[in-house]
This record gives sequence, structure tokens and C-alpha cells, in this order.
Amino acid sequence: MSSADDRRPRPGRPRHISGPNSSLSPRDQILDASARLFVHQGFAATSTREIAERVGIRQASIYYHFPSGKDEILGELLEKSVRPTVDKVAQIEGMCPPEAPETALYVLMLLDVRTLVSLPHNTGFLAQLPEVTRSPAYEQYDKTRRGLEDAYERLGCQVVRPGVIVPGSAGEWLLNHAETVIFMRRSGATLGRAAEAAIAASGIRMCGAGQDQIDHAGQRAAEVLASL
Amino acid sequence: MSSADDRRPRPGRPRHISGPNSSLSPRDQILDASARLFVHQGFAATSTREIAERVGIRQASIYYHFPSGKDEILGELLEKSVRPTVDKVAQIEGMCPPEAPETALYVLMLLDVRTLVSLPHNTGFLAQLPEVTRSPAYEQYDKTRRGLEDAYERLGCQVVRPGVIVPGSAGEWLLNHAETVIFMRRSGATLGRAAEAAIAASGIRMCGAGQDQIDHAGQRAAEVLASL
DNA sequence: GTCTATACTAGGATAGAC
DNA sequence: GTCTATCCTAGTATAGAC
Repeated sequence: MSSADDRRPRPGRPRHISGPNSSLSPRDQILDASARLFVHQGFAATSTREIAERVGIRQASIYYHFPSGKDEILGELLEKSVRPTVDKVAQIEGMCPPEAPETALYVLMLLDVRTLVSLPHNTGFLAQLPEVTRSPAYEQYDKTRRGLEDAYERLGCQVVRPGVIVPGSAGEWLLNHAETVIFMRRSGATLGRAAEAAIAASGIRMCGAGQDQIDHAGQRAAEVLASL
Repeated sequence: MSSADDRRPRPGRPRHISGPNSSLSPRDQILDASARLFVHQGFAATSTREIAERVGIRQASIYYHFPSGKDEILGELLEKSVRPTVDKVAQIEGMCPPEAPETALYVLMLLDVRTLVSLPHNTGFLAQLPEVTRSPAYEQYDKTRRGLEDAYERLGCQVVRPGVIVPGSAGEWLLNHAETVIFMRRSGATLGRAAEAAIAASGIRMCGAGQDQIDHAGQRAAEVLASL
């Protein structure tokens, strides 16, 4: 990482108001405030002035940290919202026994759900905004996410029982299902371990698995996730 | 309805370009163009100029049909996106045998899904936009939609098997599930009868119903829906 | 019913001082 | 590193002609 990570207060004109100012670097303060605002009122509807106000700096100062403005901020928030999950996918597929794909799928879903739940300000939602989808920053995000969808597809195809019909592709369907947490968080819910597990479980159930298999996958998954 | 519904070309200065201009009333042309734009690029990110351009009129002319501008257009689009479903809810609950709540739930979901699928430009998505949620027009929509969620809750509670854990309330969970069609449409899928049924089926499946019950509910549901 | 013209505001972005 | 000052564009909204 560059010198931007340096936390020491370096020289520079003091801010016009010097509030408590948190422990985050100015750059991270901007990211945090932006995330909250983008998610609550939309990307297009949020102005750089509003962001600056939240942080306690002037509008123009944002361009010191993000020379390309809002879009650059957005790009970084998007990246942070998929990266953690994707990075662990290969690991999961490696650790789970190929003869019990439900377990791997359960683990993947649970991991995905947990990551989304733990994202600050529910930033997973950003990628759903139409302005964002069309923005140049989205392209990079989308490539990364596609890797995730592929993993769901590989596992999903093995788990779905004959006779069970799934709309569209299994991968898209299951990933979509996991991402419903985003909308649950939006409607104000605080999701605990039980809710997270319930979502993963219903994902497997939708594929046609019986209660016994679900329970079994759930137990094995907890172990796998713990050793991650 | 008022004189706005009058389709005859009434006097008025001719448009600056006189294209094919469809068969819709000018007002409906504005609604249609707005719907497409709002869904594809967001509400806040869409300007009245863009709307006007699509319709083939000047920006200022929009205010003749919608004196309060964009928000008024939005309000009407939102209303059209829930009204059809909600209006049929009572009817459904009345028609289905109380001893087989899966059937009623299946019908409700299928109806809901079909309505969402048939909405022009996927306008069901509008209510998901943060700018929209905070807009004054949303309040009215939300009240209407809550009636729908209540119906899901009533039926869902009867269907969910003991031992099956559902995150949050059954009503919210199931309504959310039905609304995933919106996101499937967004990712480009064209949904046929089979896909619609698959969504309703997996909703029931998530509650813990077995394949035989699902099949049965599906058959009964088709009959009920036909006589609606 | 639609146009032209225009007033007004808000937001993005840059230059240079401290 | 943050500020002030300022420019410029884009968007909303109104008034009045046709």
C-alpha cells in the first residue's frame, strides 16, 4: 500500500471545524460517509457536497483523495464488496468432499451471506443501482462477481435434484437467493447466525434436498467455515 | 376519469417533430418513456429533458401533463405496479379452501409473479430505488404494498412446517422471494410460464412442503387462477 | 397541447492560497 | 491536507407566444 495508509496526522491546513473526527484516515472517512449516503439515497442523488459535510471537510477537498471524484469512490466501494468472498471460493471448493456437493454449496452460500451481512452500510446493495450498473466502475466489479456466479453454477448443477425445476441457470438463481440478505438488511432487519443459516438452508432446500441432508450439510459447513 | 383520457387529437401547437408517435395519449407516452428510463438508469439520474426527447416533445411540455414534474410521474408508475395484485388478494383468499393453505399461497405467489412479469419495463423495480423510497410518492405505494405482505404473512404462517426456520417474518420472506422475478428480469431473462411456476413452487418448497404437495398445489392453483 | 425563451439552482471540477 | 474562490454545465421550473 502507498503512503495514503499512513495514519500520522501529516502537515496541512487544519479543517474548518475540528470535531472528534474518528480514528479513520481522511480517505476512509470519505469512503465510509459515501457508502452510507450512496446506499440510503442512491449514488446519483448524492452530491460531493453532502459527502464532504458528513466528513467535516470542504467539497473541494475530496478531490485530493479521489482525483476522479464520485466514480472513483464508487469503484473502491464496489471492489470491497465482492473481493472478500471471491478470494475464498477456490479454497472452499478444494476443502469440500466432491461426493457431497451440498456441503460445498452450503458453505459457499453461508460465506457469501455472512460477507454481505458484515459489509458496512450494506454496500452490497450498490451493485443493484441502475446508475451504478451503467457506470464504468461497474465493469471491473462485474468481472469479479462472475467468478462467483460460476462457482454457484458448478455446485448448483450437482445439487439440484432431477424433477426440480429452477428458473434460469442454477448459478444465477442461487446467487440471487443468497443476495436476498441485502434486501432484508435494507428493510431494517438485523441478521444473526440463525437467520444466516436459514438462508443457506433454504437455498439447498430449493434444490430439492431433504431435511436430513440439509442438517448434515449445515453441520459440516460450520466446521469448514471455522477452519477458514 | 377526466378529459386527460380523451384520445382525439385536440387543438394545440404541433410538435416540433411529428414522428410516428404511437397510438398512446401524450400522457401515456410520457409515462412509458419515463418508466423505461427510470428503470434503466435510475430516477434521480433521469432528467426531464431525456424523457421529453424520447417522447418527441420539448422539456417544458411535460409540465402541462404533470404539473409537479418527475415526482408526479413516479407516483403514478408506482401505483400501477402494485394495484393489480392487491386488488385480487381478497378474492384469492376467499376462493381457496382453508384446509389447504399451500394452494392459496401458491396462487398468491403465482399471481404476484405474473403481475410483476407483465409490468411494462419492469416497473416493479422502481420501488427498490433508494431515491424512490425516500420520495413522498413512495408513502402511498408502501401502504398499499403492506396489504400484500399481510396476506403473505397470514398464509405463510399456516404453511411453514415445524422445524423449518425462516429468517424474519414469513410474510416478508415470501414476498421478497416472489419479488426476485424483478431481479431476474433485470439480468435480461425472459420469463415464461415454466419459470413463473418454478418460482412459486420454490416458495412453497422453502416452507418445507414435499414434492407431492407442491405438485398438487400447482394444479389447483392453475384452475383458481384461470377463473380469476 | 406544444413551443420558445429564460430565470434560477445545484452540482462537478479546477486553481491557487495557507 | 485542507481551504477559499470561482467557473461551468446540467437540470428544474415558469411565463407567455402560437
